[in-house]
Formats: sequence, C-alpha cells, structure tokens
Amino acid sequence: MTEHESEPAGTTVAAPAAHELRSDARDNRDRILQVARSIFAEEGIDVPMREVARRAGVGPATLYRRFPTKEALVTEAFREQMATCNALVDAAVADPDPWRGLRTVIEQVSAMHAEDRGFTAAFVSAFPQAVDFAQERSRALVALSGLIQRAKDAGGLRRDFVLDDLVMLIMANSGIRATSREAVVAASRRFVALQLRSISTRPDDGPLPPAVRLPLLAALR
Amino acid sequence: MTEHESEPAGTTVAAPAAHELRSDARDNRDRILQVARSIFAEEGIDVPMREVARRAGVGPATLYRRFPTKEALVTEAFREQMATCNALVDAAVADPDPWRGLRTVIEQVSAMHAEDRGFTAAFVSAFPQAVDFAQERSRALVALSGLIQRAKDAGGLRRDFVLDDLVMLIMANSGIRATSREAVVAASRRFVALQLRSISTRPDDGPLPPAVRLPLLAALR
DNA sequence: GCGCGAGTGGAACACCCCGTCCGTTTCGGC
DNA sequence: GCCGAAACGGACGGGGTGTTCCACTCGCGC
Repeated sequence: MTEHESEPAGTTVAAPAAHELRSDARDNRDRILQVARSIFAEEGIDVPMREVARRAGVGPATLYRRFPTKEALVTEAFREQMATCNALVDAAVADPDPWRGLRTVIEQVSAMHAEDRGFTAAFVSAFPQAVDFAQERSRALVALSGLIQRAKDAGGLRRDFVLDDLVMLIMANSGIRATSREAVVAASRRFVALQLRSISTRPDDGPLPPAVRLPLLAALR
Repeated sequence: MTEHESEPAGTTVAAPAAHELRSDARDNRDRILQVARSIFAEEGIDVPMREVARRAGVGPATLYRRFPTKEALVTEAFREQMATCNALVDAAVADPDPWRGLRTVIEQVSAMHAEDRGFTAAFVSAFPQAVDFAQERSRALVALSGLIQRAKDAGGLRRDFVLDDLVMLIMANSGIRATSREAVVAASRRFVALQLRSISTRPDDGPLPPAVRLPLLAALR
C-alpha cells in the first residue's frame, strides 16, 4: 500500500512517503507514530486522535496531515507487528516438526495479542474497509491450513482440528481482560497452555503456567 | 437489591418499584424493558438510549423517568438473567456429581454469554460502580470455589485447576465473535467442549460439536 | 364529566469525537 | 539574512450520545 505514491523508487526498507519531508515534519511524524503505538498498546484503539496528538506534542492538524484518517494511523502503527506476525507464521510453517510449529505460532500470536490491546482490534480489523491487511492475512491462513494438515499427519494434533479452531482460539484468547498488561499476558499464557493440551493427542506434560487473579474476582479481596 | 425501597411488602415475585404506576406508565415501562432486553441481546450494550426509546415507541424523557441512567436500565434488563445464572450455579453446586455439576455450569453460563452479547458486558460490569450484581457474584464465586474443590477430590477435574481459571474460561468464551448469534452459539459450544477436555482428567470421549466458520476467514470464501 | 397531577415526547443542553480551515511560524536553499 | 513554500496549531463544523427541560396530554379518582 501507498506504493502508488508519486515517488520514483523505494530506497529504504519500507518508508511510505517520509523521504522528502522537512526535518521537523519528519521528527513529528516519527514521534506521532511512536506515541500512537504506545497508547494503542496500552489503552486500545479507541483513544481519541486528539489524545495521540497531545501526547506527541503536536496539533490535530499535524497529525491529520501525515495520517489523513484514523484508520491510516492505526494501519501504519501496526504494520510492523503485522509483519512480525506474518514472519511468525512463516517460521512456524517452515518448522520441520509441524506440531511444534503450530504450537509455537499459537503461543506467540496469542502473546502478541495479550501484550497489545490495540493489535487485536487492528488484527480483527476494526475498520472493515481496511483491505490493507486482508491479503497478507489470507496468505497466512492458507499457509496455516497446510501446517495444520501436516501436524495431523505427523502426529501431535487431534484429527478433528480445523483452521476455524485456530481462529477461534485466537479470538478467545483476546477476550481475556485483566487490570494490567502483565496480568493479561500471564493469564493468556496459562490459557494457551490449557488450549494446547486440549488440541494435542500427546499426554499431558509438565505443570501449567501460574494462574492469575482476574478482575471479576477483585470483589473477593 | 432494591429491597431497601419504600414499599411495605413484595406482592409479586420481584417488582422493583412499579406498583403504583399509572396503567399507561406501567405499559411503557414493560415495553421499554422488553425492547431493551431484545436490543441488548442482539447488538450489545452500546445501543444508544434514544434507539431503545424509539423502538419502544416512547420519548427519551419517558425512558429516563423510569430508568434514571443507562446503567439503571442495563442493570434492570439483565436482572432476570443474573438470577438465572445464579440458579445455574446453585444447581451445579447441588449436583451430587461435582465434576458433572462443574461441567454443566460452564456449558450453560458460556451458552448464556454466547446467546446474549449484552449479558457479557453486564456480567463483566461495563459499569464498574454498579455494585448491584457484585454481591450475588461474590456468593456465586465462593460456591463455585467449593464445587471446584469437590470436583478435584471426587475426580474428573485436574488438580491444578483454580477458580481464576473458571473466570478465565468464561472471559475467553465471551471473546468469540461471529457474524450471527447462531454462529457464536455454535462456535462457543465447540470451544467449551475443547475447554472441558483440557481441564478434565478423564480420557477424551465422543466427537466435538461441529466447527464454525468465523469472520476472519470470510476472506477465504 | 371534570380537574389535577402523574406522565409524556420533542427540543435542547453539555460533552466528546473525527476531520478541516486558516492565519502564523519555521525550515532550508540561495 | 531572506523569502517562499512547507509545516504548524488553535479554532471550527458536523455528527453522535447521555441526560434534562418544559409545555402539553391523558389516566383516573371524584
């Protein structure tokens, strides 16, 4: 995306359109993106644009000149993580042990969602018209589909597991809430471990990660 | 709750304060509540108050006279389901087979959350200051805690399972989204079945409920 | 019937949000 | 230094939501 800009060629890895910006503008853009990533991770995607601008020390107009819409900002903020996510999938698919690959990718993607509240929203695409991620996602899902089949054949994964189950587990994982990011991460870890046991054909092994006190129980002291 | 109202005695089952209303007012109140339950179940709790009023065929003022705040409306709308939920817990705790009781309560509470998007929000208490449900919830959690212990002792439940896990599973279940209520219910059913396998000490038995196509996969046709 | 007060609905208030306009500031090539 | 264009930020418009005000209506006891 944004390759259809009026630029001759891409010099760096993935610089969208920030090569001919004035120095101050470039600084501002970088700061905005940095702040956005931080806020989105901490508070989710529903943070007002004003707040992002305020914390970045710029006016709303500056924010909107660089990112014409909130969707654009969100997309850009999570591009990196999306790439990471895809890399995780690729690594998993390339793993000679398909069951270990599947296990690992579930663990890691779940961890990413637990660590970054906003990423989940971007992943599920809070902006349905954002086709940006859709294509990469399709590719990843197809690859995972193959991995699942191989994991079944090689052993380790129960034979009635399907791709939809993978999506279902990721969604369920993202439903976990807690009072702090650390708590969410810890709870997610235990949850995933439990998941893996339920979709594995192998016998139970080793202790689960520790349980975590969740908000609903706060009333109990 | 609301027993501390200024009424002499409860004539009917659980009439909050609707005993001396004019007939039309009573009709309106009932209709509002009925509409609210329906909308909340279908679209979640974020429906504007105006919309509830509109669908109930009344003006916003009427709605606000009966329910002074949105929180009050939500609380009242879900009181019944909360009671059902507590009854489920009581039944589970009373089950002579603790593992079956636990299994059943997980299945049923999960189903309730899947069937009613709004209930989840009310359950997790989208309004933190709503202490209304907090007390019953505490009682239920304590009871469940005992049930869990007995299920471990009697066999069936893995020994490292704790109350927080139960909350975690319910939360995770509520993270499941789909394009229709039916799809959510079906996916939830499969999810719960998977859960129960992971927390059970008994060997795998019988087929899982069918998988469900989830929104993320829509791109794959 | 009749009248009074509970009940009502539409407009309005206060607030928040996304996105834009415009007069001013600042970079950076000369 | 200088000066034009790029960049800036505060104010503004449009839309949406929870909640309230107020003049009018209508059940219901007499």
